[in-house]
Amino acid sequence: MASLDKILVAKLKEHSRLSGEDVAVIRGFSHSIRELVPDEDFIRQGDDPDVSAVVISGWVARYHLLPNGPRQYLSFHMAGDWPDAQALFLDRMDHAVCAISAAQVACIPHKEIIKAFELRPPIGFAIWRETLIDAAIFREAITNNSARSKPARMAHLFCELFYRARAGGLVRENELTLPISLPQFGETLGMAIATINRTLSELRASRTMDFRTGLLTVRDWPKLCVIGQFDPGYLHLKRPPR
Amino acid sequence: MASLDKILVAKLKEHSRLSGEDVAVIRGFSHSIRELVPDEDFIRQGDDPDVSAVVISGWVARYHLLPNGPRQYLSFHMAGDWPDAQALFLDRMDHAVCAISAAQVACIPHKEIIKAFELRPPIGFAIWRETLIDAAIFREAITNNSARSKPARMAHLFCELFYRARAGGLVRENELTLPISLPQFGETLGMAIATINRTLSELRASRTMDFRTGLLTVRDWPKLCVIGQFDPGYLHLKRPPR
DNA sequence: CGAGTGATTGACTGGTGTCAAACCCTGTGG
DNA sequence: CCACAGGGTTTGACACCAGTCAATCACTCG
Repeated sequence: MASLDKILVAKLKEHSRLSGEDVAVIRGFSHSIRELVPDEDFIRQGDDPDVSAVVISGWVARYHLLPNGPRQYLSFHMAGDWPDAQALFLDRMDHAVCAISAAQVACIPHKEIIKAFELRPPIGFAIWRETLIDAAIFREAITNNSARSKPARMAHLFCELFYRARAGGLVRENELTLPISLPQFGETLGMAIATINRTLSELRASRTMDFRTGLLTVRDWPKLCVIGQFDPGYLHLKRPPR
Repeated sequence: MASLDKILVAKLKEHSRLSGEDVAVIRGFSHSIRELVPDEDFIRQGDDPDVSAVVISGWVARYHLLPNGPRQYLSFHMAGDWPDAQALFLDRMDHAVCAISAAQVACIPHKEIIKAFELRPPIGFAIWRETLIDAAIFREAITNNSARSKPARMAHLFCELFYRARAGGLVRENELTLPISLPQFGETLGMAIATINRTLSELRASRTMDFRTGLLTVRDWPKLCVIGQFDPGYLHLKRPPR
């Protein structure tokens, strides 16, 4: 079973430098593990949590709940991600976080994290940077859903998830377990399910990727990036994967 | 002429508590004022700035430059906003910032700000919170451009800008100077110019607002909020305006 | 074995993008 | 002082993309 400290330190080091002392403080974070079943919310819109969750395994998603009932998915998160870091300094959650597969999250008390910031500012800067990369991903999603063609939109999402997962070591043989359903893609990309499916067939026909039953297979990475207009700069990772 | 310290402290206090010492440090920030003409870029995609800009007067916007030429506007910023705060911890700008009207920005050296964080963590927390509210605004933009009808989309943008401007004291008699052209609205909301114009007529016909030559007039705020499904919670302001 | 969800495909229609033209306004240069 | 250029705004015509609706099939889970 993966442990919090390894996953978290590895993730922060993808973009930030941490000294031995910093790492020691992070490793000392007390936490409890929470097991989640698919579709289980662990933070709801309006909550004011006093613990912060780091994903240990599985996938989680953030979403807005719309007045009429449906959702708008905002981002997807894998092991090492910190999907509710912004709750450290914002009182009420403006969106919800749910598991989209079976997942484990580690819950760390806010107080402990804040204390670490005051003790060792670089830890704060690293986590701040994490939230800033989050924001960059949101910006890219605005552009993706507003300015790109439907196939580019979908390809870009696949590129981003694949790239991030590869950086986190979750990709084997160009395959990535991605438990997202077509209706969920629809509520992510702002497209009707029928269009999602037709666009997906189109992408399959381009022989750049395949996606079936929660498994993403990338067959021609450079070409897929071209279709999706994907440039990973906005992810601000120090060392690109591979 | 408005001065940096007043504007900045007032803005941060909209969402954060600052002690007298914190305020004193912020007032001590050295800075230079830069005058901008409409459409002038002051940060470009790919830059690695070593100063951070706070808007003193006028409006600025952040945008992505798309490969084919057009832009995707991401957010608009008014006096007191800190449109490039994320550059404090991210090396390369993943988007550009430009003036959309004549504007003044105050440039503060990064080093000085970082030093302030180490000296007085609450200052860091306040600015961190500022960047987190930014992120919340981006999330809302994803939902806006992906899940809402065209009229709701446009109404929501008007609501957000009006609400934020009112909190910043920029609204007089329900009027707000908003120097955004229809093509720019198109590149913000992901709609063609023709549709922008038709949707705008529709909103005008609802008698909730008017928009002409850069002047937004709100006539029926509650109804406009209903049309735009606007709930200001995501702006995380301590004291709502009015 | 039925219920529920997801995946897939087809038919239809309305919304929205594209194209085009006209008008207004501003600033510029002759 | 006027003519012109350029950008923004407004409106119309038209075609097609994509959303809605519907039906079928596959699969999982009680």
